[in-house]
This record gives sequence, structure tokens and C-alpha cells, in this order.
Amino acid sequence: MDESEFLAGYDPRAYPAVAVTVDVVALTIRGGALHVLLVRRGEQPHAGRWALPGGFIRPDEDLPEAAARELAEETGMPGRVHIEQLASYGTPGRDPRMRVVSVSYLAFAPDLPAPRAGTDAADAAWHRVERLPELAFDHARILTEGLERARDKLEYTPLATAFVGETFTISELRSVYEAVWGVPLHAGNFHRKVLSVPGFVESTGETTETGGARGGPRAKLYRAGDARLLHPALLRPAREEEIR
Amino acid sequence: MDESEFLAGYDPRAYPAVAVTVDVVALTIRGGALHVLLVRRGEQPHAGRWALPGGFIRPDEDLPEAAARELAEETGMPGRVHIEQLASYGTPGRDPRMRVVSVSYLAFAPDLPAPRAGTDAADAAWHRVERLPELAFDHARILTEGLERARDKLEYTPLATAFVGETFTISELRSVYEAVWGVPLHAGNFHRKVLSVPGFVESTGETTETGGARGGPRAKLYRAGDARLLHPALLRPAREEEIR
DNA sequence: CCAAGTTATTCTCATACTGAGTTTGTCTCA
DNA sequence: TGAGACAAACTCAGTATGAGAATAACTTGG
Repeated sequence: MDESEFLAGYDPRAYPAVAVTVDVVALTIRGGALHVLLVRRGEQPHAGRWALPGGFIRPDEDLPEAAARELAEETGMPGRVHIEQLASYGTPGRDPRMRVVSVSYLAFAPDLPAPRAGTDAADAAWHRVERLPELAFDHARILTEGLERARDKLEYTPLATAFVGETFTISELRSVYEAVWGVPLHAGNFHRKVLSVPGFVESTGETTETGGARGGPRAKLYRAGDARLLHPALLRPAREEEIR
Repeated sequence: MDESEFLAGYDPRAYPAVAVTVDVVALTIRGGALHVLLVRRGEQPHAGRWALPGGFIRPDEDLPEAAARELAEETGMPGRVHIEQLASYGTPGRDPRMRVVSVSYLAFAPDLPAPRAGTDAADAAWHRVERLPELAFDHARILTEGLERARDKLEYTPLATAFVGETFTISELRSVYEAVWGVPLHAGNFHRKVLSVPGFVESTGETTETGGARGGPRAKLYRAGDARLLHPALLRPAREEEIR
């Protein structure tokens, strides 16, 4: 091994600086539809274009902290937000300014207040995931992978409870699945399934104050149970096209 | 927003350099047991301790390329290696030298020749995952998460075929599941299940030349099919302790 | 060569889970 | 007050699963 190889292997200062950012795919459900938080960029490059909220990590800040901070800067941060790491992207040239490695996070929250413009964005808004504007950088790809991850995790984790309030009805939970998966579900089977999975939900003993807006009896209220994995899982209807 | 906030948000050069590395959790099956590739560190910090193969990314190298390169440097790189991203780790202080963000990758390969010492390691060897030495940095955690990911992916993807040769018998495939999951499986049920999942394996029409080493008939040979997802999935026996 | 032991492959059968549809009774709105 | 909406529970046929057993093709040690 010669000297240059040694340096290439071990000394990061031999390289041009690499910048590390976090980008957050923040999802919520508004009016029965899945929405993602986007900010309009105020600076070059891609000024004026919509992007995922995110920014450079700070020197003494862990990755999840950075993600939570970036999200808080755009939304005023509600209490109950679930955050988890998604993936990292580091293709040279993905940011024209310099070598940037971006760690993406997925965040889920119950229906949130309208976001406020943060320190580094001209504007911030929830967008329905079926009708998105063109995104800056490679954020369209990150968002796509984040949605796919969210759809998967709904199957085998109690993630859906992160989209609803402290207590909720089975129908509210079902509408989360329908919004994220984008398909209608059989109400009776969903009900049976949710109640049969140990630890998914537990009854509060209460019911809603009134029936549904358009009629129907009062629904029983539940809260999230202590399961970390759903067993058996709630599987999406098979998607032929994704199997091959 | 004042000037310092602006810089904090947008100019990475305002920060101390962040180094980005890739670490690879490379798995293979040798003698019916799951093994992971480890290298003995030749340099400080943690000199002499075992670690996951990895190193700093190069300026014009994409992340997966860097992972493949690091793996090749330790093993002489066989052809058929499946590589996928695992997660990223960036807690301040995880490397005493400087701020390091590490992107981990998971690699799977059929039984490989003994590794060779690479350019940046004093030694390299396959270790059984049930009997591991103490690892450098936070590599024990990375390895644990890598194993968990591999066990999960075996359930719903044809990943197991990446651990066997071009053609294989159902029993060979079963022994992959048994090695990775660490539990014995019912041979008859496994056989029925594998053949019933569309696109998992396809028959070659051939059989093995001889029976098994200790007896039994010749087994039919299969190759990997075109499925990207297994449907229905091959589920592990329920793990009560992991559900709550 | 033969008996004993191994293994691949196929069956059986009882139980569990799933999708689709139905039933019952409560509630809202016009 | 009647029509429609909806929560919750039930039915039933089809499918998947776990456990065990049967069959037959091979091995190896005598």
C-alpha cells in the first residue's frame, strides 16, 4: 500500500468537505387524504421550487435531533410526532453546490395545524400526495421511498395510531389505512382484524358523544395498545405489479 | 433571521468538516451457520479490535459504489453479491477522531473463499454471528440491526436465493432460512410453501448428481424466479418477545 | 451385497385466517 | 317520521398453516 492509498483510506481531511443534511418526509392526514409537508425554497439552487423540509446538521447534534429540529422549524412542532430514519442519498452532483450526503427521515403526526414559514423557507404547506408539484433536488425520489416505507410499516406495526388522536374509533383507524394505502377496505373485516391482533388497540370503555356526521350509532373508543409489531399483520391487498 | 442564523442554516463551510464513511455488514453461510465478515483494525483508534469493513467515501463515488469497493478490498469480491442500504449513524462522538456519519450497507453472498487482508486492515475473517468478539466503535449495534433486517427480508423477499449458488435444492434453501433465523423448520411444510409462492423458484428440470451425503434420493434443482416480493410471505414462527 | 439410517417429496387433516356478503340496531338529517 | 348512514357482529366458502405420516430413492457400514 503506498502513501496515497493510505490517505485515501484513512484521512478524511485529504478530501473536499462533505456536507451532511437531513430531509424530512412529514406525513399527516387531512380531510381523509394523505398529505406531505413541503417548503418553498427561498435560496438558490432551486429557489422558488418546493422541497422537503431539511437542512445541514449542526456540529453537536445527533441525526434524529436534527430531523426533529428541521421539522419543528417548519411546523411549530406538535407534541406527538413519530420520527424514524428512512435512507441516505449521496450521489455526487445531487446538490450542485457541493458533495452533500442527505439522511432522510419519515415523520408521522395526527392532523396538524397549518405550518408556519420557518427560518429557511419562504413558505410551507401540506400537499396531497397524489397531486404534487415538481420537487427540488432528488426529493421526488426520497418522497416516493418514504411513502412506500410508510405503506409497508402500516402492515406490520401499529404506526397508524400515530396518525390519529389519543383516543380514536376503529373507523378513524380504518380511514388512516385507506388514506395511506389509497384503497377502500372492507369495514367488517377491518374491524374484526384490528380487534384480533393482540396489543394493537385497547378499549377505553367510552364511546363517541354522538353518532357519525351523517348518521349511525356511537362508536366505541380505543387507545393505542402496547404492541410494537402486529401479529398477524394487516396485509394490503396483493399488488400483482409489485411482486415481479 | 439574522446573519448567523442564515449561515447556520445554509453554509456547511461554517461547520467543522464532517466525514462520511460506509460500513458493510457482509453475510454468508459457511457450514450451515451464518457468518459475518470482520476486519482487524490496523490503526488507531481501536487498533487490534475487530470491526466491520468500511472506510471513507471518495469524492466522486456514490454510496453503494463505496460499499462495494470496501467489500471488494477485503474479499477479492465474488461476482454475485447483493448489496442494499441499511441505515446511517451520526451520533457525535461515535468516532473519537472527528464527526463521522456512517452509512451502513448489508451484503449477502453464497459461501465465499476465505477473505484476504485488504489494504486497510491487518486481518480479515468470517465470524459466526453467535460467537462474536467485541467490536470497535458502535459496530455491534450496526451488526445487530443488519441481522434483524436480513431476518426480516428473508420473510417477504427472495433474498435467500442470494446465499446459494446459481442452482440449488429446496433443502439448501431451507438451510439458509434455518441458518439466518436460527431455528429448525418443518421440511415438508417449507417445501410446499416455497413451491406455492409464485416466482420464488423455478425448476431447472435437473436433479443433483448424487443423493445427500448421508443418504436420501437425488433432489430436484431450482433457480431463482422473477419475483421481487414473496406473496404470500414465509413468516418466521411468531416471536412473542418481539411483539410487545 | 444388505440392512439400517437419511433425506426428498408428497399427503392428510385439523385449525386458523381471509374476503365477501349479511344482519341488527343506533343515530342523523331532511 | 322515514330514509339513509354507519358500528358492530355474524356467516360461509376458500385458502393457508402446523404437525405428523407415508413413500421411495439414496447413502454408508458391515
